[in-house]
Amino acid sequence: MATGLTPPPCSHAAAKVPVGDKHVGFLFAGCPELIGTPFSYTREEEVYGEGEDAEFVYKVVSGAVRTYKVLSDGRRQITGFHLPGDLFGFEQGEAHRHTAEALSDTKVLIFGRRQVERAANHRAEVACQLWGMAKMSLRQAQDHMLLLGRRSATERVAAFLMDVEDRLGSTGTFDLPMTRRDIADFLGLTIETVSRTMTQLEENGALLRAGGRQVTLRRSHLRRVVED
Amino acid sequence: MATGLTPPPCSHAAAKVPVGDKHVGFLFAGCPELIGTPFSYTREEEVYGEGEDAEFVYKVVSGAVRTYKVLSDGRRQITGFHLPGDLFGFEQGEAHRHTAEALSDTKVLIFGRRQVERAANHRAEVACQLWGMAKMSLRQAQDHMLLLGRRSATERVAAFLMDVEDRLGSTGTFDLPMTRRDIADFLGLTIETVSRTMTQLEENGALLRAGGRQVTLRRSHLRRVVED
DNA sequence: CGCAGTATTGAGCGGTGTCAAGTTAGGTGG
DNA sequence: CCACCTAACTTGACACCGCTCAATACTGCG
Repeated sequence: MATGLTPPPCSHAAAKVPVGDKHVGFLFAGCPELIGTPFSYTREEEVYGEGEDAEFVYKVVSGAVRTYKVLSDGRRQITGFHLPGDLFGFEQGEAHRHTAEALSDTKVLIFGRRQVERAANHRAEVACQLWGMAKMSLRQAQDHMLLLGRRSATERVAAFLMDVEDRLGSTGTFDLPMTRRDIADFLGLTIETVSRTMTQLEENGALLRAGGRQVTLRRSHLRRVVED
Repeated sequence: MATGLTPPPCSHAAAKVPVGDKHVGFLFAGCPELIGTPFSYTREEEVYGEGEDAEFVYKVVSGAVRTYKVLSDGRRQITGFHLPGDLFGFEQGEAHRHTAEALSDTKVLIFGRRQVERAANHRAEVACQLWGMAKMSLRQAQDHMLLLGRRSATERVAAFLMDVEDRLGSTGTFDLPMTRRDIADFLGLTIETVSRTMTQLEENGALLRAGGRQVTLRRSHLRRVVED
């Protein structure tokens, strides 16, 4: 399928990459020339820092990673959480424009950026896959802009919880892989507001909590909160 | 340069597309098989709507376009303004996930999405250019997330004004191509806050205004406002 | 000159942020 | 296994930034 003469349109090819599929060491399916090197990070360890040369790109195998930007006075915006199956570390340009850190002990596959670019230059199909992934990330970013610009704290938290559950593939009860601070810095809120909002959602019967991180979502209630 | 056997890495190729260059009808430099059809829209005219089949992609020749998302209750988030030289209309998937409208009378070049995708499938270089453009858009989106999530109204407006001036290639005095409502919906504010903030910036000597849309920026002052 | 759309200004309110205690959870050593 | 300790989380009181509602002024165009 990978080397067919008439591959499907780029967007289709990218859409077919199954979420969570590990591709046993490959960057994506049907690309055996791009084999990643396994690597591990411990909790809170930096994967790369803003301004560093973008030498590698990464695929999460287990654990979770946050990428963020900071202002000089410490205000932080997390632009994405990267869960198993996700790729991160692609940049427009030579240098990383984010910092990336492991949320918990995390295993990744590392791919040389140069190698990936070389493969993209030689094989249109690879470039199309990468294009599709970038468009996917862009779509997520645009959805998040709507959330940051126009949604209330309650809507943000509710949408976030449903999104994380979806991406973890969880059904029912699960543990949030990030702290309140991380959630707050992703949603453009403070930890206090996140905490209060979750309490309020629990009071409204939209979720159950146990032990800080563990939550059980009542999707029907939460969907009503988010509306649209 | 375009068809060399050892093209530069994708990111380089994309970075070399000069901002504002019209490429005389081409989607981008060195891609003569993708010739756009000129088309015009009048002020406030819809280019495409959310949910519509994504049949074309667009390159702005003159004028300006906004792309946005709306919630069911009317809250709107503009995710981007597209000025001469900019491309828009690429989607991850078959359907548009935004609405696009002309801010003023606008000329564009239209390219068939299928054709573009076919070209990308056949020529790695084309796909790399498209990948690079998507990464560029993603970078802008991520910067905007930081603005929406973590910056004050004053910082947002100041950063916005400098950005528009940069992109218009203006030096000194220029006319904002969009209304206060558009600015507000881009910055995640209300029109009143945008208006008040601009008044305040003028009082602080960070800019001069004339006739509603016309502004003259004092970049040194504005940079101090944004800080980082 | 008049009209309609656009922008500004003002007063008051409310949702989030800030600051400050408490409380809980989870890990470590006795 | 428990006591302790620290980090994470929750809760409360209050302040403030930006929103809402309302009135006024401007601008561009017929």
